[in-house]
Amino acid sequence: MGKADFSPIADTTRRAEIVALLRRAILTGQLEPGQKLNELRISEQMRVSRAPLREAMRELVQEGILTSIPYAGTFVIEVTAKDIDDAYSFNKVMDELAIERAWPLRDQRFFDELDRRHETVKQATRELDTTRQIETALQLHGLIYEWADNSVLLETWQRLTSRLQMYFALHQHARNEPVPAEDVHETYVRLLKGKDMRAAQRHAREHIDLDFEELLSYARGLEQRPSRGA
Amino acid sequence: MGKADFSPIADTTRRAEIVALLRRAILTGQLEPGQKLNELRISEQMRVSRAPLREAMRELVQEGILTSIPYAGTFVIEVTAKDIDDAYSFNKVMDELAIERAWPLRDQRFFDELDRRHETVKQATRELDTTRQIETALQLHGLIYEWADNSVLLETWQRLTSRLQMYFALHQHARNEPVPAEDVHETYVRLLKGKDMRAAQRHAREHIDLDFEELLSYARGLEQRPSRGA
DNA sequence: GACAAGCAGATTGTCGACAATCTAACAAGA
DNA sequence: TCTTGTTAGATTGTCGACAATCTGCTTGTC
Repeated sequence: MGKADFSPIADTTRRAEIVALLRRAILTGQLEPGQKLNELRISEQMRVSRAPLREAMRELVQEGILTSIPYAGTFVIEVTAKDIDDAYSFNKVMDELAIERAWPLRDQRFFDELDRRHETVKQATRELDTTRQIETALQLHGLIYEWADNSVLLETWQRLTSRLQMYFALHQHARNEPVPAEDVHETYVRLLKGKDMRAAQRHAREHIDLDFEELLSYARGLEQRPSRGA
Repeated sequence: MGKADFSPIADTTRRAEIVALLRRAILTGQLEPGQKLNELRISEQMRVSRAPLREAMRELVQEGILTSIPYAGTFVIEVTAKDIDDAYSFNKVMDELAIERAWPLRDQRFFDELDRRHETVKQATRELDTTRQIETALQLHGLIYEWADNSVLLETWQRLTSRLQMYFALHQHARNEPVPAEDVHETYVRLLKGKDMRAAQRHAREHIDLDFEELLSYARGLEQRPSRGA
């Protein structure tokens, strides 16, 4: 028999595409925190009726990047310093767990995929595409979750990822600096290939702390001034 | 000034009520795993149009207790032994984390609330209301998450709770036994009031293991026979 | 001028109908 | 007999219109 190895075909509902569009707009900062999403306006822009748009928005509300108040509207979530703190604090523990679980399951395919994703990050860095740089960096870190062989852990990570990406994008957007040219993930990848699990866990914790401090201080600055909803 | 302490007004959209109804039906086992949800039939039964019903279903899909295949239908998630294993394995680590974070924040209000919830579980046990017994037991365990002062941790727990409740309900439903009369949460509550955090963490881990083994072996049995979708 | 009542205007929530897609049964042909 | 093409029915996805609710302004009264 033939050995064709097909992957599932793409979702072809408007809803799915709307979800992707909205998510992208939020995670890249096109839609700012606190901003209201006007259903009529968006549906006209997308040339879609409100039904699939509203269903898409419901999904993103559950995903945690939108919030909805009945008869008032649906808004991009606000970002407080505490939210960021909570997310990172939680992420640290999860990272340790994921590394622990994935560690004995590492194989050649793992190392290959690790290199591949690392390369993708470097590519995005060279191209100065900050949005994509954030996205690919998170995908690189996501590998240990995919390898940890625990569906709940993976799912939790994926939920968290949305928000982390939003936080980072917000940060990048604000400081508007050129992207760091050096390769900050070099050590991380090397340790994941090595033999010392504790060291890898320690680094994951500290490595994350690095950008975190900066991001957090930025967020604390935001707390002072009022948010501007459109 | 007055000290009135109002709680938020209830959501008054059909959508919210439908979500509650469907969630309840799933978590109590009225809707079985794998079963398909026919939109037209349900909307007629609830005397509601399909629009709010579909929005409600989208929410539950994101909540992780329904799964949707475009143009095919929306189904109650299947429950595999691995799912249960993953959920518990994850839950164990989270419990330790939650206890660690909540520990220094315990105060009189915490202890009072702990007793109150414990009492509620015992009440449900006396009344032989198995569904409510599961629900209240999970609420008892949820207190440490509410006290841990980390929104992401709490949110993750709440998501997980839905599935845990479903798993337990499935189990109870299947063995159809009278509920255990003894108070299995006695030690848990006592340790949370004590001074030895490690002991509390250890117990949480082992205590959960108890029912878990039984649940898991039941689920393994399910794997053999095909699931019946309606 | 301060304040409450009431009236547009805009926006969200819900409905019923139509379009797109899937499923299963049946017929035709190799 | 097995495979393939067709078709009818059921179900999901999408649309445009109506109802319910909120917001801000205006108006009238003190």
